Amino acid sequence: MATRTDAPTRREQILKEAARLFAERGFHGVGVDEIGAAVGISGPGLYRHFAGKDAMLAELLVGISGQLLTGAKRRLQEADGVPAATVLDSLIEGHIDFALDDRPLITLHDRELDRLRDTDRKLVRQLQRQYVELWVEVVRTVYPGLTEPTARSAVHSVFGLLNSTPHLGRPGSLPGRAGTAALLHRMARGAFAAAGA
Amino acid sequence: MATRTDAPTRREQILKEAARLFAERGFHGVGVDEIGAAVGISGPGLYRHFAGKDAMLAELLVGISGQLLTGAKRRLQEADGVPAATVLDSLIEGHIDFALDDRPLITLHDRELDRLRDTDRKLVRQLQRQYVELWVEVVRTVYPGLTEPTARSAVHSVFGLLNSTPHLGRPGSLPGRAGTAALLHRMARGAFAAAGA
DNA sequence: CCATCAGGTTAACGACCGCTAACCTCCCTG
DNA sequence: CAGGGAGGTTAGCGGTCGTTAACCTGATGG
Repeated sequence: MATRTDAPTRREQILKEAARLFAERGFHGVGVDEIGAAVGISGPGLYRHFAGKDAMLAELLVGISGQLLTGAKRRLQEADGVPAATVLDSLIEGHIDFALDDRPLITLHDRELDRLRDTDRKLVRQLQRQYVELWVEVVRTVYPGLTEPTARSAVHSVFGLLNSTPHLGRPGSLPGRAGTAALLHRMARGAFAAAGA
Repeated sequence: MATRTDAPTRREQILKEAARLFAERGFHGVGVDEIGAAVGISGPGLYRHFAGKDAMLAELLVGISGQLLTGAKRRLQEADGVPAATVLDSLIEGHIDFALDDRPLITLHDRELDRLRDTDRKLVRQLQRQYVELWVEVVRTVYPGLTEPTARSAVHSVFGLLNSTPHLGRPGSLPGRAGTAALLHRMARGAFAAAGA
């Protein structure tokens, strides 16, 4: 967990604000002038940092998918010899952290994929598919009774459960971050267990 | 279950195609010409049936929320004296039926709410809130250990799980409709049980 | 000390989009 | 057999949006 201490670059500011706005009002519902205004510059100034509005969305979505996949691979690698159920817990924990800390990105991730150019969309889909398959393998190790299509459906459903964080009331709702994370974790485990029965 | 046998009206055709297109490409990503073309008329002909593009979305979202709430109320009413766990099963079953049979509507339901005019949005939110509160009451009866905020979070999360149907591969993926419904039902029950522990 | 360049600015263009206007054509009914 | 309304059509207006062009400015390094 190499925490950043230096100030965010302008590019990063733009991406962050664009993610928030895209998540709030949809890709087509946000104008470049608004994105510019959100970082204190106005409209066409953005073109000094990005080739266009599409490029911002592409960078966001590729970044998310890559980050999720990289984190999951790292977790699998670190867990060598530990029980598969523990590995699954680690995957769940990682996904929850992401869903709680980057809600706009989680929202974009499954909502604006179709606004991408063909080449970018294929890349994102490939990263997403790898991420899913990695989960499916672990789940099937823990619950050998599951067929592969059933396991895949179960994984997608649990993603739906974990990605519900944007609907869970604004941060500072009652259970607090730790409580929410624990609740989601329990429910995900319970859902998988029920699927495997 | 009063099954319709008569042909759909033009209004209904338009709503159905609009729902599909909105779900696929987002409200702002679809033009009125496309919606018209999808039902064989072109562009401004739609204005013989709807006041505008906004009105189509409003009617769709109000219809969805109302239908979900009405169905849930009916299920609660029919179940008098039966155990709360059975009532919860009935709610889950109803939601799954809707999620499996009207995927585009489920997608719209939590995605395009913010594109509505203030008055319509408030109405839809009120219907949604009633629906959630109804679930929360039943869930807390089955699992009395849950605080109200925790139960509400659990309900939202299970909605996320059930509403994942659009990601579950196109209809005709392997487990078939009945198998998918059964899987989702088991997982929802397992998730609630884990939340209540 | 001047050249360069990163990073802004405003003006404006072209495309698109929602919607209205004006008109046409059946079909039904008195 | 008028005639009127339901349900289409095409043309076009007004506004918005993404993008480009042209220009400006302050820091930086040889």
